[in-house]
Amino acid sequence: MENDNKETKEIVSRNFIEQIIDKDLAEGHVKKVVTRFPPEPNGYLHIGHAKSILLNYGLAKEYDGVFNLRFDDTNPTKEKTEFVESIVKDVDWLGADHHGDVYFASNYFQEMYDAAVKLIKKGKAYVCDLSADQIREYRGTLTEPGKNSPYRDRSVEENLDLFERMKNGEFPDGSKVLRAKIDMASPNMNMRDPVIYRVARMSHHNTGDQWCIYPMYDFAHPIEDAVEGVTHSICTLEFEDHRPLYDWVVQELEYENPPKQIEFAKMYLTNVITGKRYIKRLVDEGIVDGWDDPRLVTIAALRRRGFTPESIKMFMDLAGVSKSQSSVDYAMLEYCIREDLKLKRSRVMAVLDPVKLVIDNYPEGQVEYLDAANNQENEALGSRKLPFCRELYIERDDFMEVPPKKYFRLYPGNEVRLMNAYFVRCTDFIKDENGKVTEIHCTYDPETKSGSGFAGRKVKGTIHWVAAPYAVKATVRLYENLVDESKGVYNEDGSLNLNPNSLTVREECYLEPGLKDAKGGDSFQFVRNGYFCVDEKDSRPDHLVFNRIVSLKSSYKPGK
RNA sequence: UGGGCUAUCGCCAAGCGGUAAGGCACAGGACUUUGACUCCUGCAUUACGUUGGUUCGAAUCCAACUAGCCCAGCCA
Repeated sequence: MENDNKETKEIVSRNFIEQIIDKDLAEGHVKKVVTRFPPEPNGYLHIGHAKSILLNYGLAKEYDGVFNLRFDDTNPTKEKTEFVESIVKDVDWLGADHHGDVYFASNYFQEMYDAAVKLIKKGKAYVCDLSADQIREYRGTLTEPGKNSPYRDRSVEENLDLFERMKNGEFPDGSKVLRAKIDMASPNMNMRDPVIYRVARMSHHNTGDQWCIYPMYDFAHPIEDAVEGVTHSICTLEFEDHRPLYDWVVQELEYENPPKQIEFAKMYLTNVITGKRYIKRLVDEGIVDGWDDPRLVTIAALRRRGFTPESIKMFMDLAGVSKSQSSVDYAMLEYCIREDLKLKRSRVMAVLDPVKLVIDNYPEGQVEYLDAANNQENEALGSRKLPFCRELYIERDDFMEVPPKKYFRLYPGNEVRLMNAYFVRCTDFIKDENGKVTEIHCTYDPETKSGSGFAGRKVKGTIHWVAAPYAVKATVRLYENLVDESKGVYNEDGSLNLNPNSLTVREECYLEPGLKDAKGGDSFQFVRNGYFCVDEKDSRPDHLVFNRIVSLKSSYKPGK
């Protein structure tokens, strides 16, 4: 009974947006939920957008409603077709089904124009000749009220005439604007007669040169939502102050089922750079290798790095939705990708920092093929054959000349298991003049073959290996977060405190022979070293490049 | 010095007047063909920004404070 209550409680727990929607549905003013993701096509999407996409899509799906993808392209100075393409790709990749449709605010320009005319006719909008500077002066400050524009009381007829002539291109850019007539003394700056249309002779990516006047966000957005029948217009916190204006617009325009704006807190992640402005700077200054550099958290970068849409969805579900400004621990994202890949990917052996291991009692020239399960927890992934011979590569840190306490791996005299193969006992090692170990010698025990059921004795350590003559050579890139938050994200001068070790490249790594056929986007668990994904951009047919998606956790602490 | 919003464990986050969910992280332990995974255990013992008040009873209601974020684009 107690368990039942607990489970019920978990299922019933709803975030604040769901609670609002539940109420709207219950009260009957909403019948079918319609949400939307409305990006401006002026750049690449990042993980913050992913939250909005998955939230809006998730809600539509949960309530058996509709999710729209709509470009908020009302300012042609910043928008490009290139960006709409990348955004559609990212939204699709995340699995947010927009039923194949892509909407554009610019397709509603005529309706918006008509809406503006309606406002003018109602005496709720006027053409203003003040310059941008003058408008700013007249607006007042945060603590002082603004004052009315001298053009505020033009007649409806004059406004209608002027606005039409604005549309017809009779006035130069910036010379006139259309303003909503609200309240210049409002404590909310957005209500002080906001500009709703400006003159700008600019070629638009969608409408070309058809228009020389463009609506402002605050006027256009509520119309876009209303036209599409959006019921819940979900945006981020900084638009909270705009809600009264949003409501004013839908009310004055007399829409029958006006959409409702709901705000939630943006997603911030620790130890990475979010924020378009900074990402752009990193790209421009060549600090990162483009907008899809795997150290970035753009959707494209996450995809290239090897994150899955499922892991990002899981992350958003775990992080939750609220109105309190917060920064989610990057470790939570790492948890999600490990959790998602754990049962989906093969566990393979790759030696990232190789040292040669010679099995002195294994016949020279002999090869045998050993069975290895691809993933012991998921039999559906099958198994593979691994060549085994006298000379192998093992991980450099899997051998120590003088082992610390609780070190279970190879050291003189110790016996370990070679994963999927035999027990080997270290007999000798060779160092070069610098004291660096160049070769380790051991003997194997044929009775201990993997899968033979040998139970004669146990070993504490198991290490991974690859057969030297058959190994595939590859490059592996290891990443750390771009920012070390313990030192503060920003320096005193406002510059970013970047982590100089955010990228480590290992040129000579040895992989199991089977991996030579891997293709861009394929990912694997490299035992002990983490999850890796074949880089689509930099891999060549004869040489693969792997990006580390995430490392594995380890409770082994060297030197303790 | 105006307005809006927020404040519950290191990080997210439930809670909506009846006596502090959950996850991540962390720390112990068991298990293990890698020290991963899995599984146990611990992790806000009048404490929910602070201080008062209302109440039999408050994280939840009221008041006053404090701190943080946002707003003065013809950007979105």
